[in-house]
Amino acid sequence: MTAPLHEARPAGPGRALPDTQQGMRRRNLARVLHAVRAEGPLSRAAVASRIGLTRAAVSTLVDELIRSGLLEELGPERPGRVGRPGSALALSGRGPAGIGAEVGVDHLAVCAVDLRGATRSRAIRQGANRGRSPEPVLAELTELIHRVVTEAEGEGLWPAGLAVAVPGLVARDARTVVRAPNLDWHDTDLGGLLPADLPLTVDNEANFGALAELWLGEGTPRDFLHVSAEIGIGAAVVVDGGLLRGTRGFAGELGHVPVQPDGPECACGGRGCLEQYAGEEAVLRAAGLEPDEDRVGLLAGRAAEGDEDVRRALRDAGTALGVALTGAVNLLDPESVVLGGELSGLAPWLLPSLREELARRTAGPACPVSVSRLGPQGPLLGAAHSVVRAVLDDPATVAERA
Amino acid sequence: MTAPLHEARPAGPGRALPDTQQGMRRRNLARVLHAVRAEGPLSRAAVASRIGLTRAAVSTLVDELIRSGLLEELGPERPGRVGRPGSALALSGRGPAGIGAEVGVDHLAVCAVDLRGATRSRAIRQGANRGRSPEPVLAELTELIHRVVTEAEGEGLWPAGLAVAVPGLVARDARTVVRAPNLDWHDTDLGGLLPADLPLTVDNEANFGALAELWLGEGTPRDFLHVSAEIGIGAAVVVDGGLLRGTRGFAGELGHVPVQPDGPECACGGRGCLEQYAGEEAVLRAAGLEPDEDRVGLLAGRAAEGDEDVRRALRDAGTALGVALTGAVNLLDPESVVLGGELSGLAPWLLPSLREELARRTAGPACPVSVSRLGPQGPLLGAAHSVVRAVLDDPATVAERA
DNA sequence: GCTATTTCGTCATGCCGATTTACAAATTAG
DNA sequence: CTAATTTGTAAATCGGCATGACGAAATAGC
Repeated sequence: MTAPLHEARPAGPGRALPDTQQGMRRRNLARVLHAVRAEGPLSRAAVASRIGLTRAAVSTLVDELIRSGLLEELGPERPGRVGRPGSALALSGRGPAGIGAEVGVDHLAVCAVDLRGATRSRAIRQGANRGRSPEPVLAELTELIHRVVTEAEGEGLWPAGLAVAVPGLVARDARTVVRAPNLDWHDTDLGGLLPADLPLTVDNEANFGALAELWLGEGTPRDFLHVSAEIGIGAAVVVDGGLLRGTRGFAGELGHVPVQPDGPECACGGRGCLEQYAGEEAVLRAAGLEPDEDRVGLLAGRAAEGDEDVRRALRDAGTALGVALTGAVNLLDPESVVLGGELSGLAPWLLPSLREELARRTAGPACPVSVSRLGPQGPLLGAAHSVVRAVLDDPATVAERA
Repeated sequence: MTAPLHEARPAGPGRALPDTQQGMRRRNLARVLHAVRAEGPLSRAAVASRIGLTRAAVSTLVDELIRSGLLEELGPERPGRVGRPGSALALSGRGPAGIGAEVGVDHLAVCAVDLRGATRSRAIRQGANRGRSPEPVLAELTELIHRVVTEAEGEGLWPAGLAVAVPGLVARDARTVVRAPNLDWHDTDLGGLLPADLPLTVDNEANFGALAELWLGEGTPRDFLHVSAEIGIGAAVVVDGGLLRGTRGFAGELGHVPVQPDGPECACGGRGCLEQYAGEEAVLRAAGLEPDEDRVGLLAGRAAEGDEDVRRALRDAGTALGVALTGAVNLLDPESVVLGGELSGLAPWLLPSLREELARRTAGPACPVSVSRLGPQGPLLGAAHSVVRAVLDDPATVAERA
């Protein structure tokens, strides 16, 4: 559980387990849980037919999962058909919980999600974190975590792990923040600064946002591109239901894709990177506004009021995004592109020009672009759910504790 | 075996097998073969320690593989250490063979590769295929295939499958050529036009080239970007040892990544696509040359002679490639970029400006760019080896035949 | 209402595959 | 020449799923 929860190729339940009989057992435990998760309350017989095992085998698997506190027996199903009614099984609402946390530029947030995917407890603290050193910020976060964990425990849950979303690049060890420009953190190992009694995973907030979209979005495909923006512009590439992380964990740096090879210089060393046309600062400047606390809110407000300068700036940003996404779509052939995170609030003014640019540059039908329903909540939910998924993917690891 | 051999997520041996005891057995057979393939002749005990099974279990697996004709017993190892020497096992040189075929713009080629990876037979026919209809071309190809198969059979091999590399987009059914502009083929199902007694897989020659690089290149990582060019410019994205194909199978269209958003119009509908700066036709035009039969040879020849116009054209093409690759590298964070196919012949004149552009636009160390050793042979070898890999990945499917 | 039918969950049994344990064979170390 | 080490195989055991049979709980038909 200390290992990264979702590698580039997680795919099915517990794919990394050894090919031995115990490994098979563990994979089948996971398959039972996933079947119940995906298709609501299910009888043993129904599970058996979905996952291709016999009723007898499923019976023993279910027994073990009930003993571990991961499954619950809801009692006999209401019979509509002929035959003895089955006994409905559901994921437990009193078992392990995933603790998700988010370090935002101007807020901290924590939540607890149970196996069923329901959020059972949450805590938020507003307050600017830009430039503060990691220690006090994470001390505050730890306090919120304790509060949420205590509340969850009051409801019969126990914390199975902690996942933290940060606005920056995270090394593949899933503990070290390589750089988070908005916080001004560099090469910070969060391991020692957070509760040590919980298995910890740290990841980029764009990645967690994409996972939330994958797991919670309606009709989200298994191959898509998730674009989000804070100050930088990040994308997460989801391939066959798993995140593509890249060798160093730096995949998805859409913000530094060149859109005008001889455009203005960028801090990355290049010229004409997307960030200089569609990044928050660039858009504010183009709209003739000063940087402000709640920049996205400001832009959305002005655009809604009909401010032509702001609308033009957002249209131009959408066009630049369209150019960069054309490249990405050509390279990856995703099923769709989803705008998430803070970007989703500005979508009404970005989307038309973005779609137009993408369609213009595509032969045949253009890749559909949609807006995340989750919006700014994505990263926090994705973090909490990643812990839950890890449990569902290998229930054996937590079974002993319960 | 009719299914595509290498899905986006093939990864380890036979990952798609069911989680039942038979599936486990099949996966373990594959693991034995892969261990022997990767580490030369190995004793049963050595295999056991590599793959984490007991000697007894490996013994029964090896027995089965020897009976199937996939493994051979080489006899006792020369003892250097204390203890009874093991009996060396090697992949059979007289078992199944992978038949690879290539439809090029001006040649046809076929080869047979045995389990050990050795090419055991080959046939080539020069001759322009541009504009010829599929039937006569594939009739010729079929004749070459029969010749190669016959020769391979003479050496005790039997054909396990046929993989065909074509210069164009192939649908995910791995049989239909959606469009091959250089041949002027559109929506052609190759299924009926090739020997029906062999399981068939058709794929883009860039994809097969990338797989060849992955399997045969020295020190090739499991995450890289393979760039190749015929008339168009294609890239294959390899993630964790598997090809990323995209939803429709169209991933890797590097040629239509925008590098100058308001550059000249492209046939794809966009403007300033890479193909207009680094495509073969564009480079020839920029160098003031006429299209010719062997275009790459022509360019390489002139550049070697010191023709300044040609060298400048290639330098500029390298720069454009550098811009497009900057975007791709930022998005995917691959471990390296490999120039393959016909491009490798022009590499000496493309690389300097390409590397310079990539480094200039990258903060920190730039992604290393190398040149394929396989060059134009990649696609054919990749095709043949893909059949061999399919056998190694699930030996049970062919065991019955042998 | 009564019986036949259908489906569910479980048990006893059997099979398959890997592990464990034991042992003979083949080599080196002393 | 003996002890130690390693290999390969055979016999017994164990874990895990499949098979087949059975009681339980519902519907369908009379």
